[in-house]
Amino acid sequence: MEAKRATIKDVAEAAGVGVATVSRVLSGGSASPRTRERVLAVAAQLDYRPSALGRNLRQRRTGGIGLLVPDLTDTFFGQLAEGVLACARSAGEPVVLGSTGDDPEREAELVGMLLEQSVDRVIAVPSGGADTWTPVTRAGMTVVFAARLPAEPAADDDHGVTADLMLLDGVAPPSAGRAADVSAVSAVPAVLADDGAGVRTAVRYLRGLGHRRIAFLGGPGHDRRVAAFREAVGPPVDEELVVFATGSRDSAYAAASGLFQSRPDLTAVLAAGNVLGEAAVLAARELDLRVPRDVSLVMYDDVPWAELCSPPLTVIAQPGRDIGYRAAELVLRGGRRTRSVVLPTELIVRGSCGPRRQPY
Amino acid sequence: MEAKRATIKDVAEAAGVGVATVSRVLSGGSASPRTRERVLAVAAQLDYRPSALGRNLRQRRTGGIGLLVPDLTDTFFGQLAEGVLACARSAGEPVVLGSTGDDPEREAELVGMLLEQSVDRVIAVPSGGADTWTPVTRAGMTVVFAARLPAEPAADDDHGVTADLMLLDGVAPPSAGRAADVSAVSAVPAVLADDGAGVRTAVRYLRGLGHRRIAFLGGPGHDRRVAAFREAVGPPVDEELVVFATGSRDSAYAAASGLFQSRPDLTAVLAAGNVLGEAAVLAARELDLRVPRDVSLVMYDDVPWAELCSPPLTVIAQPGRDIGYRAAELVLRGGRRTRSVVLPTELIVRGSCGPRRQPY
DNA sequence: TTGAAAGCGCTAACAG
DNA sequence: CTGTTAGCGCTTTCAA
Repeated sequence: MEAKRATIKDVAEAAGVGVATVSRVLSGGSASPRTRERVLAVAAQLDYRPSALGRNLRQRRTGGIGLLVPDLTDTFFGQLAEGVLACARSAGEPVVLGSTGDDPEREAELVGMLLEQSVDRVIAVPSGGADTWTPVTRAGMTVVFAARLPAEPAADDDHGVTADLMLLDGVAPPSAGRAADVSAVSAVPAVLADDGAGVRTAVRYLRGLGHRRIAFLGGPGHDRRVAAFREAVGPPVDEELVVFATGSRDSAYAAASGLFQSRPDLTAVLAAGNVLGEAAVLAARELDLRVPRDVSLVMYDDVPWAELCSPPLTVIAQPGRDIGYRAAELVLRGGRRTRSVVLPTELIVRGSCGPRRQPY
Repeated sequence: MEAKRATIKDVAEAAGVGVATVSRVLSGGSASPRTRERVLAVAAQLDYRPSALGRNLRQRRTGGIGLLVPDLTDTFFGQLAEGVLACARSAGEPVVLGSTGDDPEREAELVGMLLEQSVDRVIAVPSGGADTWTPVTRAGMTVVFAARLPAEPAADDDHGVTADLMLLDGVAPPSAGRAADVSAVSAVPAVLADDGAGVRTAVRYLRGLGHRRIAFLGGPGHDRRVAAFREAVGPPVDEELVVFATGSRDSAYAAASGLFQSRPDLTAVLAAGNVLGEAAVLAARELDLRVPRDVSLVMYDDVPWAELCSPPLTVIAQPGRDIGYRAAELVLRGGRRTRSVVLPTELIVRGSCGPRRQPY
């Protein structure tokens, strides 16, 4: 039964025409009505499907688009992936998926795999920095960053805010006197949420409730968020209140728990991602801290379960699905003329924040 | 800068050897140390990467493995996908992803796309039934089902239980007097959780707490679970207490809400998936039903947020990641000699179930 | 309007 | 041990 798939040659023979004609007919070229009809009939009858392998090889074109995310277990990236998939499907493009685990090395390895597959358009939630991505774009790949930008090498002064403001205009920050490789990466188009505004709004909201000791709980790729946080609360910034986890749930929990224990005087936490928010809720409960009575909590990402918590979590919503969809549009357009896009965030107030109770 | 990638020919020329030699060296064939060294050096220097397109075309082999899931926004499928990805990566195989939205038509379309890409091995959480999948396997694709089996055409009497019991032995049910196409599909290997045992344990647990009016809240692909449920509670089965949603969150919410309203006498609910569990929690809260005081809740899938709810949700845990990983192993082994695998579930008792309070 | 033929990058015979 | 050659399935000149 193992019927091997019909090739264009089979169709040609069965229809009594040349392979070129079949190719033309199937790609909408010119052909006499009679021939066209016959070819179409035979093709359908044989259940013929042109091989993408053959076609791509011949046209030295890519097959499909690559998608690199840190972790599909994180609902936000699931949403993002759904967006990409939706757009790709309507464009008839296959999507090759890779999960980086926020590990730059693994990311690089996956990029290599995509290259090997002749996938030369990729949407990435980047883990690696310029050193990973500059070579990639230089190798001729069309890349679009989603939800994040590659980490910039630490700078002396804080440029984070500047970059953020410029991005608000829908333009990637120019390579203002930076190293060449950094400029190459910042020329890559990206689809981002307006992290700066989101964080600022959240911090302002918390301050409005009287909070002064606000902690930031971040993870990989949250540097734009932490930069905005620093700007919004400081200076001076209480550096002990800014902690980072590595991306795993364990690490997030450890960071949250450590934070609460080392600084019992904090009254509010901004968790920079839903996995971190999860950890914060868990750690708070474990330490018998009541939300929002003892500690107020704002979480980045409006995942479905945010509403299920008690109290329901106040969140900064970012449009994961849209980010993915737009990124796919950009990468499919492909031209150099694509500019970055910044999508709005929204503070959704639910029940996890309250007025400061503790006196300082 | 748009350097096109080096081909095997480039390497051959630069190394002063024939293309065949390069091919051999790179695929570990025999070659003199001197030649091998030079080829390797040149290849590295040119950053040569063999094109999977060329190779696959030549070997009329597949490129990678396909993965079809209903919805990446559902954490369980995210876990499953991570498992597949992990295995595929260690095997060096790319994964082409498709999201079916639990729509058999879309699923069929995606299968067609995979076929076109010459992806002839696929892992699917199936939405369509035998009519979708029989042609696929007959077309020579190696498919492994994950987490679900294709829906069987409704039978007069209830065979669900039988099938389930046989699967417990690690064997797909034989085509005992069924239509030919059904038998073709049941010959396909699958990696499943032991849904029957999971549901039975949960029902037994609820009954032990005194519950008699237990509802089942299901979605697409939960027919094995509902069959086990029917067996565990009945007969007679109160059919009004068995409701199904279509897969969207809205539909799940509507189903849950409708259930609670139409049957205020129910005292416990078994949600057959995490999206349904989410809906049940939401609907209960909306209707001012307290969990577990007014209604006890058991949810299928141990997603991270289950612990965050108040009270934390009692769940039937199934190993999503393992299911994906094992499925990938099976599909990579590929031989006909692969048998189905059933992984254990575990009832994790947390706080969402209590003794029946209401008198009947 | 159509067909023949030349490859795309690669591997597998088959000679040397 | 190594090079030459013949395609894999397809598109695309180039003639007819």
